[in-house]
Amino acid sequence: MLPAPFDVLPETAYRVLNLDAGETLFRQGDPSRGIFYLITGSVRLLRFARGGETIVVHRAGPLETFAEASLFVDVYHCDAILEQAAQLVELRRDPVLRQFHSDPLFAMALTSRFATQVQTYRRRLELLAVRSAQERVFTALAEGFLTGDIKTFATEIGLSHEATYRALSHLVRRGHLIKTGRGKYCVKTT
Amino acid sequence: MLPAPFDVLPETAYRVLNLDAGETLFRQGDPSRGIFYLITGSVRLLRFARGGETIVVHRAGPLETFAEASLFVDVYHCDAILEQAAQLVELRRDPVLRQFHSDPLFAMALTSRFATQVQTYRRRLELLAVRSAQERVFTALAEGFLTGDIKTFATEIGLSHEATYRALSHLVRRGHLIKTGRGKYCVKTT
DNA sequence: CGTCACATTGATGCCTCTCAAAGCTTGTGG
DNA sequence: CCACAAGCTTTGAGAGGCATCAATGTGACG
Repeated sequence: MLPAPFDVLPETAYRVLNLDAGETLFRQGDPSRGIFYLITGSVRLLRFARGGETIVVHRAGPLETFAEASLFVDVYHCDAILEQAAQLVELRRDPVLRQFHSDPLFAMALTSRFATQVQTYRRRLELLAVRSAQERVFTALAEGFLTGDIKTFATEIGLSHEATYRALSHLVRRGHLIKTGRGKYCVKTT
Repeated sequence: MLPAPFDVLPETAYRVLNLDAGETLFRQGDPSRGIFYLITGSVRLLRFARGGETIVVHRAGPLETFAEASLFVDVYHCDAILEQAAQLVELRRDPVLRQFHSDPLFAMALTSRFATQVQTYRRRLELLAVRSAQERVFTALAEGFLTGDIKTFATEIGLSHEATYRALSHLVRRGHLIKTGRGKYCVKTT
């Protein structure tokens, strides 16, 4: 049920929560209880600017963790509001930290997970820096971002799905890509 | 000289390198020697698509670390080429891992650093999802992304510096921002 | 006082978003 | 087995906004 590396945690280290859309998971300034793993649904992490404007810091979706840094700081730095009803796991801070100190393998795995995420996000940021839709789509494809359907893919790379479809067919016409099926493409090997 | 948490490492754990533009730091498939901290200059991390195209995975600048995940995997997964001549620190893998295992505070600090970076990158990704230049600039400002000059700021938030300047003056005119000096702005408190 | 890099504003063109509509697939229920 | 619905795929037309090129202003520093 829990993804690695959290699967080694004892049952007392976490609990499953079922929350409805609109409910508040935590608020900015609350003492941090732990980090969260989302099974289904979605959560928005919000901060508030001094002018009163709401700023979306992050939108967490299924199978993602969030509020990781709360392990190492004492209070949450943003609000977490349920966007859709969700089932999620609260990984309690103290047991996780205890595991971190007593189990070097867990510590390594956790750190490795974060380090890998850092690199993944850097890749996505570099991807979004590519201005041309065609080039961006090609790069994203070559980097393996296309896992589900095209619309999801389009959102992930910051393009409208129409622009993505057009870029895809251009790339096929130009011979850079091969269409292998409905919504399936692969990079042409020279 | 080294930033936290690396400042606790013994002198034998790292060495300083001076490299010229165009030199190769490591190649994809090379056994991983460690992670790097860039003092000055810049490094491009590259992967190669099957069609032979070069893909920029990341561009590291001064005071950044990169190749963090190499601590936990055996080989590098991309090439590192010097974009500009650079002075950098190679943090050797084995001593760092040894410190990680023997020094819980170091382990925590390292993990905390990665977790914080994850959140920073998520914020930037969410920021880049904002289409309107004005809204993006405002959000970025409210989130404290403006630290250095405007051109750097513009690059970080994925806009041309001209568009950024225009958005800034619009926001000032509309009363959302206050110009506090040449290239200095702050969010208006209501 | 001259140079350099940043800051600022103007004009133009292109690219992508947006709205719209029509094929195509798949799944569901009668 | 067929009909229909729903959602993805694909293509079209139009408009707006940002990138780009260009030029000038301005502050810092030697």
